[in-house]
Amino acid sequence: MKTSPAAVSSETESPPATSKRQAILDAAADVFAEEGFAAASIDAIAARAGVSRQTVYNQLGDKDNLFKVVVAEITEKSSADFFRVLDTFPVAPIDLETELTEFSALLLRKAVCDPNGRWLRKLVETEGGRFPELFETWKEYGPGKKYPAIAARLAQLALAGHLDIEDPALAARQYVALLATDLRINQQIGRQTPEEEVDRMAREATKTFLRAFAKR
Amino acid sequence: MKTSPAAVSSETESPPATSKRQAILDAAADVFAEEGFAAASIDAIAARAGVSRQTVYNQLGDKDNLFKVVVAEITEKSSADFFRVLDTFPVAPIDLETELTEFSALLLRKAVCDPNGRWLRKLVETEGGRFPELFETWKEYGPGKKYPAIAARLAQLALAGHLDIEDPALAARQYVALLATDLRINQQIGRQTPEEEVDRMAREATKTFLRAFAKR
Amino acid sequence: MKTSPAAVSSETESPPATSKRQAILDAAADVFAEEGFAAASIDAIAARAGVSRQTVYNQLGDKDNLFKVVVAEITEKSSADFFRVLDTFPVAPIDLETELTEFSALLLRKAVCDPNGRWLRKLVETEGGRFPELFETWKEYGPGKKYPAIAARLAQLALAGHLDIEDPALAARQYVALLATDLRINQQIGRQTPEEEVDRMAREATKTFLRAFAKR
Amino acid sequence: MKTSPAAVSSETESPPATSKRQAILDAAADVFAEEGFAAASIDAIAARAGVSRQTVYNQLGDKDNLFKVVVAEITEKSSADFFRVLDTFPVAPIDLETELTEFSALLLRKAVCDPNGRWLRKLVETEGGRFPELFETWKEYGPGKKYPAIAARLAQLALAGHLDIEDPALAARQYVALLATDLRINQQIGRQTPEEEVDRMAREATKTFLRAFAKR
DNA sequence: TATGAATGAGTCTTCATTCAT
DNA sequence: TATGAATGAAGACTCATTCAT
Repeated sequence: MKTSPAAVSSETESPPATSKRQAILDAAADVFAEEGFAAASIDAIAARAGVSRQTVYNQLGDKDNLFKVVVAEITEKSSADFFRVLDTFPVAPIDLETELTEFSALLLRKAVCDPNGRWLRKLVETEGGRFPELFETWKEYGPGKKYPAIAARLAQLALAGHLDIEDPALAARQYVALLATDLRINQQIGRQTPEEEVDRMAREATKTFLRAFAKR
Repeated sequence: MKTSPAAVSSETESPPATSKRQAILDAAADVFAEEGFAAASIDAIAARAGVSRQTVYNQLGDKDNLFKVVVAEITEKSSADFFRVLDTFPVAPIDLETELTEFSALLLRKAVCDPNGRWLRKLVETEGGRFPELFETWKEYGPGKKYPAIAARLAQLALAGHLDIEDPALAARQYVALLATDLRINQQIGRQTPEEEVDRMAREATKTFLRAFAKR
Repeated sequence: MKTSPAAVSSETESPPATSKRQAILDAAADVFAEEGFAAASIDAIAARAGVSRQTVYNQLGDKDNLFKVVVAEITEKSSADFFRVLDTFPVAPIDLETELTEFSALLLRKAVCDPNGRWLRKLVETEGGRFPELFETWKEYGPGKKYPAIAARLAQLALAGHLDIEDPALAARQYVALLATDLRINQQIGRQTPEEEVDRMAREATKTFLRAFAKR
Repeated sequence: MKTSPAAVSSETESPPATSKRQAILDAAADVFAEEGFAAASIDAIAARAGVSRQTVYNQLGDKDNLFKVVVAEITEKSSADFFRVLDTFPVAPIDLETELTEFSALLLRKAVCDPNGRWLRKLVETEGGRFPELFETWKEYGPGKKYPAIAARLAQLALAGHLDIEDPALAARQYVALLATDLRINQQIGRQTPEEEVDRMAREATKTFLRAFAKR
């Protein structure tokens, strides 16, 4: 019933095995996100994946392990997305505000808005206590790598004379905070963020950030 | 630290009734916060409150209702805390940066750090789907009242010539975002925020905010 | 809220004790009738009686005993009602059909329609297995005494030449069956029997009975 | 005695599925009949059916639904039984009393004595309040169809000059009442009706009925 | 591999009953 | 005597997990 990504790319070799596994992971990500770990039932996941309960066990073991694999997968995907976006950071800008705004919008769209990433954060917060190792992986791949990477880019801009920054790490954290401001509020009040607002958010955040840190 | 209503009014009459109910609510708040709604067991709540399971049911009905009452109570308390702090906002500052930093620290401590408020936010996010009415109450009393209230104070400062703000509502959102920056990151990586860091956070957030919005 | 029979007769001496006990019994009769034994809760009975749960236990012991007392009381009352009506049986009738119809109507009204008696029958049927002794009492005071009593009256009428009956016991059973016909059907389809229909039922039953057994 | 649908169609394929469901329904009918709705436990039903509790839930959902299905099934079966017997009604009798007695005995045996039907009536009475829709179905298929059907047969006999009946509907009700007389009394006093007595009951009821309604 | 069934544990909820006040 | 609380035992229902087919 579902458009399996595996079915598109490959032809005959082990499509069932792979695609089933992926279907389960996708379904599990959804259900965990919607229900939380405790309230998510294996049956619901199996049903949404269109496979039998037993297949879930065969492919991914018990609930704890399934959860771990799901989180690991999303962590990885989310991290890859982030670094792909980061490559577009305007290290040598002509028009800093315009270019940084564009980058910000891309970052918001691909790395912050991303449902996967959002649910991941929530899940890790909620279930962090139950899965400490997971927590560690996530911390390492999430905040542990992303903030320093941004800080490095900002430092580069400062060195190049575009910004006036004393503490790049702090500036990076504040930059992200400003970016995510309205996204977070929307999430808190249960409101979907419409695609069109993302550009405004990027513009406003960048503007304020540059008012604070642009070299005058 | 807790203002017990019974302690105010009398000595001997009916302290158990009231205090039991309150003990249950406190215990429930803790357990819900730690475990989430689905994983929180009534038995655990009763045990932590030092009462019998039956007393929980007698006093507060079923799990759904218990949850609603807990959230309503925390919402109220948290809102009251916020507005008490808001009264100390430096509307006519002599030294804006110092006074706003002080206010920021107080706000962080009483209204943002506040465990009650934090868990409340998380719970409402996680269980919002299951309790839509709750969601509404929270939105109304939470973001719906707090951001406008801060925006109004910032607008006052702008009018008085201290700030250069075009959109007070946006500024308010960004101010809070900057304030909560490190708090949120700490929460995400499961790190307790030590008391001593709060002042630094307030200072850094205020500094950046003023770099962006102070009248030059 | 309820018109307590005890309150009518006496003034001050031990009205609480007696009336409370009676209130409990009345309430219990209602609740048992409506809910059945298993589904009837002591709390519901106590609440309906307007007394505390403990008082129920003090006055009437545990649930089993309460049930027994209720049934015994209704058995007795119902039996008394029946025999009071039986005294009006037309042993020496002038116009047999008219007089027997009148008696039948009275019997229907006082002894068959009587809610107490009806619920009693149902309860005894339903819970008979759980309370064999009760069953015995009821059998003895109910069918065990009533049918023979009616049979005796019918035999008297036969002896006096009004009826042509070979087996008075059988005739008694059939007489009651004919009387209760529509009442039972109404009960089965959950329809209240309106007061006005009772006379028609008595007339029809008596007519058929006499068509079968009247001396020609 | 039980017509198992599986037994008709095949030998090996999928007998478990169907037979398990049926086993549960049979067991549930028994337990509900013996204990009433409230006191019947799912575990008891599962145990008597020789299946696990979970299988009960898988096959038939919760207790309410299980009850509804059981009642619906018995209603249907009981109705079918009745109309099968009704086909043997002596519409053109040579010896009316003999033939009607035979029919009466058959009706008693198959349709009135039938444990299924009896328990059904009791259950519907007792739990009618909790399941109003059930009540309606039962009324429609039970009294709503059976009495008219009998009335029609009696009217036919009257037309053919065998009976002297003014109100066939009333006569039908009285006929059934006479038939069930002793059965009901036995049930009330908790006495099993021995097979041998059924003929006597049929004979006595028919005799009285004909004494009242036979054309002289 | 998929399916139905089984198992055993666990949670929510209600109840009867008893104690202390 | 009445009240609130406590206890212990069900019982409904769900779930994770495993077996057999």
